Amino acid sequence: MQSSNKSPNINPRTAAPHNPSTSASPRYAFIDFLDVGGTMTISQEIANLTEDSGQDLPEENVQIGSIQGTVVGLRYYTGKVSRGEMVSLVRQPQNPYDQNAVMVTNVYGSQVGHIKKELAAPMAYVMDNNLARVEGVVPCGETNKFSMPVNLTFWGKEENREAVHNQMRRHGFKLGTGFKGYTTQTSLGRDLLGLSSKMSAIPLTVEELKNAFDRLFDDLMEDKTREMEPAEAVCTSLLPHQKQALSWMTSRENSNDLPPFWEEKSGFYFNVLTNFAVKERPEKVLGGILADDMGLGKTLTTIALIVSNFHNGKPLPLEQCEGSSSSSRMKSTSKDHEESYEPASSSHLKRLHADEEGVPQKKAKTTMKTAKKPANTKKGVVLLDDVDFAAALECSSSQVVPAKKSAKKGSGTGKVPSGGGGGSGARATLIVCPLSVLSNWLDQFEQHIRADVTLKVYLYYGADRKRSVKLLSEQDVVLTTYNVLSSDFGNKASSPLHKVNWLRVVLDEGHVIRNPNALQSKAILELQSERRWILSGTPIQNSLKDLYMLMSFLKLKPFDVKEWWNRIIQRPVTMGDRVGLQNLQVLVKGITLRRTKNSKVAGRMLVQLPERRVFVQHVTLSEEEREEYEQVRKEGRKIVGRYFEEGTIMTNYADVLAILVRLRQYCCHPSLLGKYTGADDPGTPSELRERLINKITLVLNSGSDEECAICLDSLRQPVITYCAHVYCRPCICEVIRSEKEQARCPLCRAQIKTKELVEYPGEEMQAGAATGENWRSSSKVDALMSNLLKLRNEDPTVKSLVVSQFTRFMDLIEVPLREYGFSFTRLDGSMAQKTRAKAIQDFQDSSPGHPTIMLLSLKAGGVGLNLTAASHVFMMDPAWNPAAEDQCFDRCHRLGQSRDVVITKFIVKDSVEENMVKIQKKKQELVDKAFGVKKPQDLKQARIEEIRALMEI
DNA sequence: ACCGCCGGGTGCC
DNA sequence: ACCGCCGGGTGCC
Repeated sequence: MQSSNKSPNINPRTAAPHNPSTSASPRYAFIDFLDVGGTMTISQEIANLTEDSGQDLPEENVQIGSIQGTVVGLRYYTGKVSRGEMVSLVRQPQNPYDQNAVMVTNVYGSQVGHIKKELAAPMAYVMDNNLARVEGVVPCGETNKFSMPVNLTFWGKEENREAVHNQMRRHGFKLGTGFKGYTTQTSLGRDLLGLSSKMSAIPLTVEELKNAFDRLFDDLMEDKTREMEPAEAVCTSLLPHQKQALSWMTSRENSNDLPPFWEEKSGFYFNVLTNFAVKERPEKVLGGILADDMGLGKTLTTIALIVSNFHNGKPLPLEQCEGSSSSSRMKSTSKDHEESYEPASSSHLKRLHADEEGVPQKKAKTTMKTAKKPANTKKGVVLLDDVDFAAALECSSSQVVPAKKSAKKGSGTGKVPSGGGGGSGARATLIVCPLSVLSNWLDQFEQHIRADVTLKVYLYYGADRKRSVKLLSEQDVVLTTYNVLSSDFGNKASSPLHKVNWLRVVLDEGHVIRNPNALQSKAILELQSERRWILSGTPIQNSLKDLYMLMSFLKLKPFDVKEWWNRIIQRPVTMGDRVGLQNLQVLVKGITLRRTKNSKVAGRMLVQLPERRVFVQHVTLSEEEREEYEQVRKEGRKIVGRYFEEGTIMTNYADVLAILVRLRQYCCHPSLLGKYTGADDPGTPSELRERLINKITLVLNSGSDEECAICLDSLRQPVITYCAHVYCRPCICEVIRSEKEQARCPLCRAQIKTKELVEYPGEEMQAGAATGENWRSSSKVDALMSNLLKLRNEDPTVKSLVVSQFTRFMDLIEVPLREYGFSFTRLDGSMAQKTRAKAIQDFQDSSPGHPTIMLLSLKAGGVGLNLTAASHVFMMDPAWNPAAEDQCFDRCHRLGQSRDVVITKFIVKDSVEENMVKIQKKKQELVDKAFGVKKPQDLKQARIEEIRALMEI
């Protein structure tokens, strides 16, 4: 991966400046360990108890002590462990015989026994009060039917060391300093009997770790250079690197290899990391991570995979319209005579709102570019490739099934037998993607699948989506969004997507499931599928933690359970353990393919992108503007200066942001200035409420990409506290719930209550800027217009993106665009999927009469957004985060771009914008040099320094 | 469990 | 013998 903007959250202890004024830890243990009700299965209990209980913070990774204990009751349980194997200790407060019970399970979650009750008593206290986590390794496996020793190691915060030791001592147990060999993981299973000292001998330095981490996803293409031609149904010719990806993906899907870290040894299957041995072959992991850089054609490759590898490298059996190589048509699912329902302009892709009877509905084409060729209405249907189809059917290529008969199977594709691929008759591929790329997928299917082939693609989206499991199972492809999936999953009324046995599930932009607590992540994990793929340009965004969910999705045992991931990979790596890192590298390498734009195939560049040049155009404010700007700046400085003096900059953070936003807005256009509400007395409750709504709106629209200080993730369901700090609603509610009446704001320690949280009312609250008669221009708008006019003069076919963080600025720009007769379109976050897709399509169409300018809001659309029709970008206002700008440029500077890309950034001279550029540079240097700091208080501290620089205080 | 523990049977050497 | 000793029954939490 590119070593830029990644800031892995590794060992901040060594890097983080500590700020005493904000040292209150905003991290809370959310799981009430005693509150496990009713009858739970073992796996549920494990899941609950290992769920994000904060154990992955380095501070909590101190070894507190070790002791040998006894596992008893072996004869009552089926779970087996062997010599050197890791076990999990799980509290069982509901146990009717002993509420202190601690059960012992093996890596696969099967119960092995219990900890002897005398030891369980103090352990239960330690575990329940979260004083330490306890991990076990069985030193010699079972030697008799009744009990065996277990080496227990306590891990936790340094500050809890005393408490843990005391508690154990009170019960007559003295914690020692460790065991030979089993305190950390064994080195690839070869270090079973001590001798482990050399592993921990020289921990990796932060620098080494960072480098290793950055390179984790680099060069994952050795031995992955075999090429494979796609099935005939794909009409686009694949680039060499795409054929390689297709070959690799196909082999991953058809692989009979053991998953990473499993070995076969004298009739047993043996996991070299956990020392787990089983008789049964561990389940295959069919799939992996395609982590190519954006623009290398992950979508096309995936489409090729879908039609090319049904089973064992045989293509998906598809129907072909006779003698209609170029015309498009749609075939009904079961009844040929109903083809007369077809609208003449429909495409060959059967999709959208096909109902249970297979009658396509008239409005089937909502988001699609309609195929302009006349529909072919011939009835005859033959198979694209009878031989391959027969092979898929019978697993014996000698027998050719008559075409007519096979065509009948259209409605009963579920019956297609496994064909030796180990399949269960599953046919359909489910693609889950962010809304922003939904239409891109549809376009790409349209574009890359031969027009005379019937690929059944169903868009499972919209209020009238069909929930028939049968219908969904019979598709070739079902396309849906993370939102639809999780809302189906959340509404208890049985999600049809979770009832289908998928052949393949593909997660586009798969890194979005990185938060394991999010509903959408849970929904994803519940999907049934034979093969699983993650497509992602940025498989790791912030830290190793992100990878855990990916392993969990791929069902890569035992890493799909948090405790094992933490013990075997995450903790060793974050602590600088070389073996841990090596294991991580092996793991990633085995399941990932990643190429970047700079990767080389046989010494040649993978893709040759046109040049990309960035110009900064300095804008001078007019005298009048300058005067007004200085006015606003002076006021702002006065206020912010006062906060600094009073030391209240933290509590007034939202106000400061508001002032900055005002300045930035002013640089763009005087009319953008919103009403400013100061930090005076709260006044009446409704006044306070209004003020808070104002503040949260400003914070969220400030473009500063605020994060929730609790989950460190982007804000979801943002709410603002009375002390004016913004969090995710679920996060802050959890804090309040766990702290009860004493709940305090994690950032400023003010008292908080659930009913005092104020919601973000949404975008549409702001007053519209003056776009009517009293419209006036600004220096920046003038600069833009003169650029656009000049461009149009030189080459009227050139298309441009005009990017801003302020949608109201975009409103203002619309006025002169119209005045000068520019044809333009617009894309911002508030647009519905339909209009959004239309805007993109309109803009990408280069035939005359289509827009040449797109007004684009900086963060609209995801990474997948493809705007290659544009070759010029006008960045109207600088962003806090240079990576956000880069990502925006990449929307047109990507595969498919044929012209050199010119980027113009407008920066107002002697203004907050110039200071922002300086900060951008500094940030970039920081990111390049070492770890970015991710602790919330440090983030805030950094922001305060930024404010100082921005306001020149 | 080739243990520990319990409780009934038993009782000089 | 209100003991000791023996040997069978028994056994996670």
